[in-house]
Amino acid sequence: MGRRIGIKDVAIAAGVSQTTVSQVLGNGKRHVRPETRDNIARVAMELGYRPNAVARGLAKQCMNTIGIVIHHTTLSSNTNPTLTEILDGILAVTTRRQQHANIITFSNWPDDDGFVSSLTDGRCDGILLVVPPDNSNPALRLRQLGIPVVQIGVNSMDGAVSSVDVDNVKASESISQYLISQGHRSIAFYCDIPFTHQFIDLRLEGLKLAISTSGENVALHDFTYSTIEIVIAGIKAMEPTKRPTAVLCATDLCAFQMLSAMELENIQVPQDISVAGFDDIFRSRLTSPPLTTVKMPFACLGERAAELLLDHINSDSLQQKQVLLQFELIVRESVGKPGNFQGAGSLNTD
Amino acid sequence: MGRRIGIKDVAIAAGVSQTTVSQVLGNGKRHVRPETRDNIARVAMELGYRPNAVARGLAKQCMNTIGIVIHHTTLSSNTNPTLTEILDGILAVTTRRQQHANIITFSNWPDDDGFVSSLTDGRCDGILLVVPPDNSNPALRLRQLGIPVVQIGVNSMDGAVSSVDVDNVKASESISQYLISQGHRSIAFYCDIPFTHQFIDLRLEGLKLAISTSGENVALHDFTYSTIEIVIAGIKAMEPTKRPTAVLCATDLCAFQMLSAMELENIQVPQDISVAGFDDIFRSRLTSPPLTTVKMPFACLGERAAELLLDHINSDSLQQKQVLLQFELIVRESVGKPGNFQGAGSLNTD
DNA sequence: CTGTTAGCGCATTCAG
DNA sequence: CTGAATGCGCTAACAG
Repeated sequence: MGRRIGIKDVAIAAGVSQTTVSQVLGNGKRHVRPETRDNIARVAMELGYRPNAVARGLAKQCMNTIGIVIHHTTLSSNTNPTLTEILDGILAVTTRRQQHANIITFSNWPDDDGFVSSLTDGRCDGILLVVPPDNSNPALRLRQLGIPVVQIGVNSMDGAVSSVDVDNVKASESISQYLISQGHRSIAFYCDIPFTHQFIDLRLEGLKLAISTSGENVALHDFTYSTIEIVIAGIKAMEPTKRPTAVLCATDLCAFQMLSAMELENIQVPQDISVAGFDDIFRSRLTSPPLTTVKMPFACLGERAAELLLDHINSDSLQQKQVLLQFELIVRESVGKPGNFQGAGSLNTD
Repeated sequence: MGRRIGIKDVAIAAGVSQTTVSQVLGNGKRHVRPETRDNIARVAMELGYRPNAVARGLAKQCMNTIGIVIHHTTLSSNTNPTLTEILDGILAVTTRRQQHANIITFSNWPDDDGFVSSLTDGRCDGILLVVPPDNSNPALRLRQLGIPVVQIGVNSMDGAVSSVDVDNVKASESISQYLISQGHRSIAFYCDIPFTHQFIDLRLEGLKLAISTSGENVALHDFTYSTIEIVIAGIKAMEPTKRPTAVLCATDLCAFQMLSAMELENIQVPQDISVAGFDDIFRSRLTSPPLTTVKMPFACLGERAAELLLDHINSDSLQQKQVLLQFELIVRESVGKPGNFQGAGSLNTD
């Protein structure tokens, strides 16, 4: 088969110049006589002309594409449905606004120049960073190179790079206050995520804040970046009267780990110990008992971020924005009032 | 800030020609003196040169990108985790083979030329069709235009377009035989998916095949493309002794619908009626009772399809391939032996 | 209203 | 081992 039909072929066949064809087929703003216009459209159709987006992109310096950077190992739906929901929100917007979405995954977030280069190689007009970890966030470097960037799930404190997030401190304060209001005076914070993420620190901070402003004497046991085994062992090692009566978990997935461990240890939730999480992923209403948690608007995060990014791309204003979306406390059965577990629980039996 | 640094700037600064720079920086196969090479690399680094993938793509007619076409409304993890798993498999491969992934979503699968054009506009070197519906599958048209295509979740009977799938007839035959072996002699097939998908037909076909080869007298009640209400009403309307003792659902998600309906109707599963599904998504082991189903290797489907597509892109051979992957019967508690539900069940009480 | 000319940034013939 | 010239397919500034 011959060469692919280009704008030039159409121009020759229609007896006009390339420019005219370009203007007609590429919704240019030039005034073209209706009959010429129709003729070109007809000829293009007959010849089976299909425009080349790469050539157009090179000429216009714009590909109508955004890049979505996601940590690959956390995409898997079983592992982490939150990212899928965010992705869903993003895609809803790109689909609606006729933009293409380039998914860029990495096993680890490389902080090197090769990574940054690949994000600024012209394919993408802007970059969406989905829950980037603290320690290797290319956001700032990308901004310095002049490419529009929006972070999702990160609260850009210094305001240097646009971000869309939930106020994790407030969210954590909210559920922590609920725990305290239920009578808990010894609370553990648990997190088994091996990466350093801002939201983990913020959620711990919210718990601390709730404690300090409660006026009550509440003990806090910090098990951040621990394995479930360490937490169990740690609790067992405590003096029974000092053991936590509630565990606030950094995410629902962590909470599931905790619920499973409790079941293995024959500890009743919430009679013996209360468990709470963050995110309100679908599974959280299916656990037994159903999980008390904070609902995060993941799809909205994705949508707002995508909208914001497209605005940045179109306006090219350097004004960065920090967007905070609403969370919602979801009260279910995994949190109760502290029972008489302390000092009598099955933790002593082995 | 000035113009973006190009290969030309590097060439001038290094005192060599553009060609040489192109060869050095674009891993060309030309022999270049090591010192020249080093010098160019150093200068490029100093100038902060970042290659332009679009320009390269235009020149090489290859973007190192594959397009992934997915029905958007079915991507959502809660709605349908299967697609996420497939996507996961695809991304594992693209990441490993240094390819970019362009997600192309549509609210509906448009069958028009605009859609096909957008898939062949040069951005993507090949297209992956993720579970395309029967009635508007652009696969053939894309092949005719000469672009590499692989379908996932479709068994390309005529062999015109490469595909990766599970043998749905065999899979269905397998679980159907299990149902029959448990003693079921009246089986319903249920499906609430509003789209016409090949796998639905094939799964129904597998059930029919299992029945006809069983040598037993098994009644089949077909509720394809029905709502759950219609099914329940339909069963209620049957003569009690003829009611199905087992329902084979087209997907696990359909099975969940069925389980919920059964619960509402106070029908015990599996004592009164057995329920089985297809897919073995994560939630299937969490239902009560846990669901008997057929495990589909979604991630593998994605991986194999991506590998196959990349092979097609690289070899450019026109030889299309049909790949079938292994399924696995997963026996859990939602299927039992037929009880004495017929004629005495709570269906009669209202 | 339309055509001519000159790039967009890089890869690849050909010559040396 | 290296350079000059041409083109990928399309858009845009400049002339009519």
